[in-house]
Amino acid sequence: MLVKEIQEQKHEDPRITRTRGMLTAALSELMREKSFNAITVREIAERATLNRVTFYAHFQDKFALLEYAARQMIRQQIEAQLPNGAYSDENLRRLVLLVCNFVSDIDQYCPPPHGQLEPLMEKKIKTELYDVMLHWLPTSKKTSASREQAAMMSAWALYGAAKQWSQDKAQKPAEDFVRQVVPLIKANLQPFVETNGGQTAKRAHGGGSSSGRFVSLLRLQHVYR
Amino acid sequence: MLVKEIQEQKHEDPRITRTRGMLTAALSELMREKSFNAITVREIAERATLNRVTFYAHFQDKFALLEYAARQMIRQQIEAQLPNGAYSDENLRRLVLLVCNFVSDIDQYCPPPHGQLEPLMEKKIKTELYDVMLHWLPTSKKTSASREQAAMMSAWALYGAAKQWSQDKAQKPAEDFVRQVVPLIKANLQPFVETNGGQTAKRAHGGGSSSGRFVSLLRLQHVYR
DNA sequence: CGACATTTGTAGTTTAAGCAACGCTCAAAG
DNA sequence: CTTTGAGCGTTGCTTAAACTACAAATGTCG
Repeated sequence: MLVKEIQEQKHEDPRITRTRGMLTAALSELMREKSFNAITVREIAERATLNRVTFYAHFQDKFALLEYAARQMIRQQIEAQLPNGAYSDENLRRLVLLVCNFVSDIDQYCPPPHGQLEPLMEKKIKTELYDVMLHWLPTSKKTSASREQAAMMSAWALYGAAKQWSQDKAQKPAEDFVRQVVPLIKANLQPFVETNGGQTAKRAHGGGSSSGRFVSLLRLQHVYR
Repeated sequence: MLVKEIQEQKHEDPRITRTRGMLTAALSELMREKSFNAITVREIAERATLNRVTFYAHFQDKFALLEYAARQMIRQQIEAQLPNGAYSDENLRRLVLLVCNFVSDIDQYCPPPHGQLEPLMEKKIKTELYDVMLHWLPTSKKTSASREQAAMMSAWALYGAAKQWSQDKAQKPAEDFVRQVVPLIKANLQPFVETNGGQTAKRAHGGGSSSGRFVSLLRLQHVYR
């Protein structure tokens, strides 16, 4: 039976969580080795030590998995890097850096051709960014109509900037780029958000560059611990 | 039903392989964090994202798991480090080094008290060493009676040496120690084995020290790939 | 000592994952 | 052109793993 449709909300059974985690991990491994187009369902299942049929019990096809995987990866990164959901200058800085690394990793490590890959990833990333930023903006102030718009604009702007930076050959250090972009994004959020100067947070443990991005997903199953 | 007893030989179902792999991985993770005594079955199962009941479907208790895990770890190391099963001076050298690192890791990283841990590990290691060395010795030459004896003596000697080296405070570099021990072991095997001077093998990819020993088990499930 | 919490094993039932096998499409090789 | 093979998507049946729940053992503290 179609497991997915029945539950959809509650991931009750740990087997489901685990299986999806392994599929995501397998896909991200493979995406470093070959073009997404060239990856088959059989390969994914094999790499995940799962039966091919099990794959279809969870996802319609490899694109559905990619969507799911992308969302998980982004969320996992966001959750790991941003100490709390609230806005702070520091969190904005981290978010920009995170997106930069993410986009850059895709460009660097995923062998072309990126047929449907790029637009799909782009959409997912922007969706998540929108979500985060919407949470940053309080409902109370101003006309609540433009709240969504501000979040949307900021999300697109951020992604666009990161994309451009990633493709730029003369890539300046990410840190520099971030310092340059943050104020521009902040301008979009300005009217809504209290400009608390950053809460002198301690270093995020994840640290510098894009280190364990995909690989980190292998541990994703442990969330329910 | 008792899965284990029915199969015992053929690990047909990948779920079995995977589950045991995850349990081993979980145990080796935990053994770095706390004393083996202090580890509970519940913890192991949780860390492995498995139900506690599933644990008991595979192992009687945590000691049974430890035995299984130890064997797997050692075999995995041996298989990874020794290019082929046959004897060569180079393989002997690697085997000694391997045992040194293994024993040393246990002493270093596994928090005491080592109640039943040490003798159990010792037994398992020696058993595997005996197996390897027995394969090295041809059946044909001399009286085949003493073949087993030679293997046994060599295994014990090797383990003893490694253990002593590991506990020695003024630990000399492993490489030096290996060079010192190899001839002594070789003397035991001498009568049986052709002294081929080492086949100028390329570096083992595993490389230097005890790097990914326990952690490497996380990938153990992929064997059947 | 007794009360309380945790761990340990062991049922019975439900559910997800494995497997073999099928028909389908499509593209490369004969 | 036909044949072969690879991948896709689906089906029915089997089996391993999840869940609930319980009884016994083992701590652990006042």
